[in-house]
Amino acid sequence: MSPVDAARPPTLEDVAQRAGVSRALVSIVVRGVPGASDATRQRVLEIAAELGYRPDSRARLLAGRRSRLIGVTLALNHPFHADLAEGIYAAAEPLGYEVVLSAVTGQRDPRQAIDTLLDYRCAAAILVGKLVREPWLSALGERLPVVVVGQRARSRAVDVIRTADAAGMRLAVDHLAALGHREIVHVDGNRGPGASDRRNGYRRAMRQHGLDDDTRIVAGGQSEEDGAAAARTLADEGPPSAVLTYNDRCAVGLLDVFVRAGIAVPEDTSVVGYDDSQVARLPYLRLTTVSQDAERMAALAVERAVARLEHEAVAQRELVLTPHLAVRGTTARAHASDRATLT
Amino acid sequence: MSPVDAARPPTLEDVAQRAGVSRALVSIVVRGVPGASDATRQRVLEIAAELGYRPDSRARLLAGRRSRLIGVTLALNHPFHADLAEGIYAAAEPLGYEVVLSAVTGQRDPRQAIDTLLDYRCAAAILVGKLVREPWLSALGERLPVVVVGQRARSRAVDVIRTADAAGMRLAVDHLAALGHREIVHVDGNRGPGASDRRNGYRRAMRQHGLDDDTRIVAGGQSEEDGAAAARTLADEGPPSAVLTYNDRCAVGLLDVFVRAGIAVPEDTSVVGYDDSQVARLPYLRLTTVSQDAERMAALAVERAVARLEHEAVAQRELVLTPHLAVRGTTARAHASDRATLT
DNA sequence: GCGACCTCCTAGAGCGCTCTAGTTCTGGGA
DNA sequence: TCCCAGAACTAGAGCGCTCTAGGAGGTCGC
Repeated sequence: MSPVDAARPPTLEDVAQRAGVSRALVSIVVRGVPGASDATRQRVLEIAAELGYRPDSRARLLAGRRSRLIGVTLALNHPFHADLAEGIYAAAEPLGYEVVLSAVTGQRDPRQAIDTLLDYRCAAAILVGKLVREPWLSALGERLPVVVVGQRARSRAVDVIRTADAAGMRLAVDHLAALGHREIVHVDGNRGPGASDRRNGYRRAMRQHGLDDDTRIVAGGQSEEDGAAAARTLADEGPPSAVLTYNDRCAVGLLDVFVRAGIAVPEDTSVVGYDDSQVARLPYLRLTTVSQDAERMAALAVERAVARLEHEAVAQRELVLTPHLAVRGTTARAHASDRATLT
Repeated sequence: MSPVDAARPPTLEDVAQRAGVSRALVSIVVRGVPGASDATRQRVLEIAAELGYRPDSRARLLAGRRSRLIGVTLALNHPFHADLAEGIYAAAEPLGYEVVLSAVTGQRDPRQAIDTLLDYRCAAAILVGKLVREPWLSALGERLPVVVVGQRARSRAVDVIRTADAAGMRLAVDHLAALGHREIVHVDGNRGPGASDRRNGYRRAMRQHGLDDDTRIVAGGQSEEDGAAAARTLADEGPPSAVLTYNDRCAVGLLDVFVRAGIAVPEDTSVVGYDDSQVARLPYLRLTTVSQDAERMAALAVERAVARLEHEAVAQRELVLTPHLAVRGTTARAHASDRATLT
């Protein structure tokens, strides 16, 4: 062994030799599966710790019949995705699954992100955010268990964990209407995940409140700048009584422009976001928002992926959670001029 | 083969059989190394494409003498980290290295993040953001090439790619002083990466401008909320002529509170951030900021890691880049009341 | 006293690749 | 004619693990 090799991390073999047992036994012990006496178990564990043994993921993944690896695609600049990732890590570990992240960025499209996961021979994939297009998504779903989080997916080959977006919008509109707002504008998410559901939910909720004539959708998008752009339009023509945005990032941009334009929130205009991501909870923002409960969605996504892997029966392809409203500081009673007759 | 196994992805063996050549030859072809005729090369490539063959990363990593995997630790809610990650992906691919991300979150400390990378037997690690504590950092550096990005690291066992933070602060102070500002406050980064360098750089720059008496440091931190908290303090006592924050996130929180408090930026107060992350470039913010050039830092980090892996000589352990100032919309001439005699 | 059946443990194949050490097959040069 | 260099290709070991099949040794029932 050259001095370089000397630094080679210890292997099962090393532990086995030192303990005077077979490799297989050590494997049994470190995996924590039955088949070893308590005495041996303890002794092997001690020696492993002493040598600083850590199983080689590559080898483990390669050798195992079923790989215990869950791949996740996500965007890195999206607070809601960060929340989901944290939840996925937390949920996967206790079940004995590893997690590998693959980022979708401006230069790295969803296909590349997924291909990377496939190259690791992930047992299952959880897709957050931007999805791969249709022929591919179904093909992917045929190959391995796929869970799409946070949006609908037409493909019958994949599972979906999402929030009832229409219901979420309804909660928001109910809340605003109860505060006396009539002129409630929706800054939409264009073609973003769930955007059309939210748009439709908004329309329906407005109708149910008899606010058809006040229904108004302004083009938005997924980023702060999209919210800001919409805000400029709205500010120019005199702000509406309330605004409901596609997501929190959008609300942040909108808020900023409003405040600069001298439009006080919530005094002049109420604003409601969507996602309840970390930013919404920032004490200086205190954004009222529709909460998606990222932690729960993450846990369910992992649970579902694992269920598929372990061939458990799965009742329904799609799991739709009920959102709730996190009422914070950006909504207040409407001005008398806009106040509706409360129903 | 059961129907489930039938879906098993094609292996080298499959391609080899179909092409009527040996596994080794296919390996040579797909790796693009010399040792096959052009005719065979093309034929094998065609068959591989036809079968949808993709090399198994696990096996490839396991079998190769040197693993071609670069591990990266980062935070998911940090726009600057997202920029770095994007740059790392972009730089690693052309060099034939794979990248695996490991997130540091509230529940997942840097040690866990690094352990995961180690379990994959990464050939090298690039550490962004929160670092592991000292005995471990050096130990890690002994095991494999480690590049710390964006902050100093005392350990002699690791490489460092960072920006001259003191110089960055100097640029910012120079810029503000040239605009006539005297009362320039620094909202610091507490114990964040590079925070003390920036603090010291600020102090020195102020002194050099003869502004010792105007030197003032307000406790801050790394997040928007930290900036917001500092802003509340400052707003209460009447805002200073200019504020220089630890990073962009901090500036964002500060700006928000300022604007709400009726403090116009840049009319009443100028604000300078640090990092030049995605948020700084948002058209509605147009934050003047010290630019760290994430793309270049990322490229250098990868380059350095690869150099170490390939045993190339490395001139110096630490590579310190010169920052530049991205002047945007949050800085302007000082009010007459604060204006200094221009030097 | 013998098979049945535990529990604890081991041998060895195999996961899909890379890499070293060949072997075979050309085509020149003497 | 023979030899040899170089190009093209192959055999087979080995990376560090998991897992199946099976062995050793003890206990129990009849």
